[in-house]
Amino acid sequence: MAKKGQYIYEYPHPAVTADCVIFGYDGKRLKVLLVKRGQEKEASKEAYVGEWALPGGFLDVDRDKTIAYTASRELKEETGLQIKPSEFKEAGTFSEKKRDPRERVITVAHYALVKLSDVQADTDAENAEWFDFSEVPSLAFDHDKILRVAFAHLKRDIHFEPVGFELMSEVFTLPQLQNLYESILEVKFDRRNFANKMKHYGILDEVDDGTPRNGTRNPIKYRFNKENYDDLKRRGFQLEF
Amino acid sequence: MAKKGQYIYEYPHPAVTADCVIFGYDGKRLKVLLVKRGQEKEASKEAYVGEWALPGGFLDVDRDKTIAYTASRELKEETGLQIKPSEFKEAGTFSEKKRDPRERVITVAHYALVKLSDVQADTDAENAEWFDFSEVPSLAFDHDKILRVAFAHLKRDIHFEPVGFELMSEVFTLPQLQNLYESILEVKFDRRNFANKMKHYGILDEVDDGTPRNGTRNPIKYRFNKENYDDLKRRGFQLEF
DNA sequence: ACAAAAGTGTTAGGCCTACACCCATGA
DNA sequence: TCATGGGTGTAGGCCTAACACTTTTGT
Repeated sequence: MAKKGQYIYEYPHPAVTADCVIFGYDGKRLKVLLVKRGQEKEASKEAYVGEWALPGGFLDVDRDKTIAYTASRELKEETGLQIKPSEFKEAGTFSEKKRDPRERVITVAHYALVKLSDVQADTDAENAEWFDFSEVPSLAFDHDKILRVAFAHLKRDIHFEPVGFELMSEVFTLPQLQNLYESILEVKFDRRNFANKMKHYGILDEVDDGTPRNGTRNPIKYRFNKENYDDLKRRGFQLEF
Repeated sequence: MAKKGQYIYEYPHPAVTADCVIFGYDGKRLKVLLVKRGQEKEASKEAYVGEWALPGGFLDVDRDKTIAYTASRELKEETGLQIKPSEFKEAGTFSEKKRDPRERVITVAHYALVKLSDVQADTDAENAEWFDFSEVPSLAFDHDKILRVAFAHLKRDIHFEPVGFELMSEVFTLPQLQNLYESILEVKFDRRNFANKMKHYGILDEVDDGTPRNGTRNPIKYRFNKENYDDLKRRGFQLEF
């Protein structure tokens, strides 16, 4: 963080923050990472103490190359989770005058998708907690709104991008993948049609992990085929659901 | 604009601007509205004098309710064009450290679509000029990049939204509409297929303006049917092209 | 033994694509 | 008269959507 002192401008300037909506998926439910406010040492952050909020914090004007760096840095500081600036997408800017009671603060909402299986251990359980998306409590500031907007972005992205790649664990089952799509799009699909379509795209490789394919109970495991996916994407395609 | 004076903060704050990408369509080509820099009276805006740029300017911390208000206000000031804050969409935040040589300036890129026929008269020709999208000169700051990103958003929006509604003049012909889609999506369509599909959606009403439908030369005129479109949208649909 | 989870294939209908000819106007 | 622009319909193929039964395991 920049040194505390006296910074003087000819015109008023707003403070700028980055907030992070981190989506994960545990094979059953869509999750979001939240932090409890008030644990920070910095005295300037005394608003909404004790409430749940999105991870995030102030742009360091001298050090953060872009606002995405702010998002990355603050996420790491507050939750222990490391996400590269380039892995964030923007969900929009929130700039209502009174959204922060202390001063005019404009926030740039970022979102990212992580494999919960990879990161759960990294997450600093002290301050941070994964919530079911459908059971998120009321949040500090206008973070409820930010969360809704980020989710809407996710819902739109899924038509164009392999959202599964980023959210599913390395190896997964078709029912899990279907459940993820259903969670995000808030609809139900026919099991057979979903399987047909997914297999048709040619982006799933069957994984033989030795567990007996005894009859039909316990699902076949798959892995994404990144090459085929990239191929498809280059030729311009759209996941139809 | 806020009064000039001394504004003191404990930590450095960036300046925040809104920039506007205004798309129009003249029935033949996609257009963008640009301003020539250096005409402003404000001394603080001395960078890139004489170059073309996107309209835009600084957030007025005390008066602008949201950053979209900044976009609306600055657009009006610089080009005479009046667009409501709610009619802007965001294309992203641009925050590279050196994107403005004067100080750290973060800009929120906004874009909007206008009926060129409606607004051409309003546009203040002194400072502002409509350019063919394909012939935009090199722009000040990182505005080239902002323009590309805004266009990419437009290209994506067109799959979900009646971009035509906003860009076409009240009454238009099918070839004009097709040309618009081709300009934005950068592809060519079969004339018959395009017409079939559009008519199928039921969002076009034929307009009988009295000009004789003599044989086939001079095209049939249409108008969008907003009710049918809203209906479709409510039920959730996707324009397939 | 019953409920829950998962695997599998076919058919009908709708949508997309490709394609050719005619007419009128303006040069 | 020739080039240009615009209007129009159909057939084949592909993709989508709808649909039922069997197996296994856990309770």
